[in-house]
Amino acid sequence: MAAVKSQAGLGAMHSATGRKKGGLVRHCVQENADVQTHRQNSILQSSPDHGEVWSANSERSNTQFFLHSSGVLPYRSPESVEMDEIMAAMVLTSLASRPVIQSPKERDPLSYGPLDMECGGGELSDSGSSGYWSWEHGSVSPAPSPSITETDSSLGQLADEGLHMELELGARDETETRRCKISSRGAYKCLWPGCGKVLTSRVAMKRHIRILHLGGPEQSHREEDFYYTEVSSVEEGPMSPSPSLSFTNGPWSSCSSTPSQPTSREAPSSSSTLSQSAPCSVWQIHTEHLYQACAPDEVTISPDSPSSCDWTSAGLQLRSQISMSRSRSVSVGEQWLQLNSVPTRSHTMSVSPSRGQCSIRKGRGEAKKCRKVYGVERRDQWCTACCWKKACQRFPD
DNA sequence: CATGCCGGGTG
DNA sequence: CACCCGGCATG
Repeated sequence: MAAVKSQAGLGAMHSATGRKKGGLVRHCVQENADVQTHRQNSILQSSPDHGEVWSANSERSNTQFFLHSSGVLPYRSPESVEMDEIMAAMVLTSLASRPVIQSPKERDPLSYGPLDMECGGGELSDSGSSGYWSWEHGSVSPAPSPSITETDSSLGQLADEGLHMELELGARDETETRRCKISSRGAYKCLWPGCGKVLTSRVAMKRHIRILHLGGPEQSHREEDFYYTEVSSVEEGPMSPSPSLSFTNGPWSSCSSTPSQPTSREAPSSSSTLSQSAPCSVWQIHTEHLYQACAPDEVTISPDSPSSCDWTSAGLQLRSQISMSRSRSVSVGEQWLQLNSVPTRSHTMSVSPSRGQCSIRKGRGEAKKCRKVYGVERRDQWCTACCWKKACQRFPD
């Protein structure tokens, strides 16, 4: 792998030697110089007098560091390279990451910020101890395209990107792909009351909830799904709500405080009613836990518990506001939602658009129907649904 | 028992 | 689709 990298680096260097002052070319040169000095380093270590060279270079390593980062000096001392490796190794070990193939010498010390974010997105949060990185951090580069954000981040990262574009390393691609996936998929936010922790790994979030909130790893491995939600990468932190930035909303409190905030994902036909009655996070929770809403062990429907049926129907109503036969359900559901604007167990929000498991009849509504209003003798004045023994359309619950 | 309406049948 | 009705659940 190192040989491939060196070859590619030298090839890129050849193509860039004629124009050292350019913007992107400069970074290529810089990175190639990095590779070159690495080769020098390996050569020097095999030579008997490498100690003198190191001592001679050591006192100006700081200056070289600065010059190198500004792209002026086209080579680095072996010690700085070693420092890179040490620091990268420290970061990697501290992150306790899974064995991601990633050469530390590709990294410049200036790019540790993005490195932190990347690894935190992957596995740092897995430790559960220091996995929190707020969206203030994420808002620096929340875009799915890493090249754009890294352009803004640092020169070193840019060099990294340039190298990546030139080398097409397999492992590097894997890392980049993972980063893209992470940054595009967003993070996972703990919905436990008063927690609001944002982690970037589903496994980490489950572990966090299981250990910190559910009382130990021996707890159910399914229950923690209810206590977190996937949030979009454009979401802001819990401390700085700015609803205009995101359509997947932040904490429940901010949602309930601005209930009629227009969002771009609401169904156009029913947005007014929905946005005023339902907590906004229903949307993201729905998208997160939709897969388990119909699971037989998650939503247990017994024939004598119409409330569970109301729940699933309420979710359906929140999405499409079918105002005919299910409107009774939506009223119940909305009442519950309003009473539980600060949820303690968000799994009650797990909804299913499917009616397959929800064929149990609801309780009789309070509203008088056509039969009661007009009587059987004036059946011709009933609504057609009542005439057909269907759910009344004229007096829906 | 009255009522509401689901599910299914028919044209 | 519209229309109708058996049958069930509920109060």
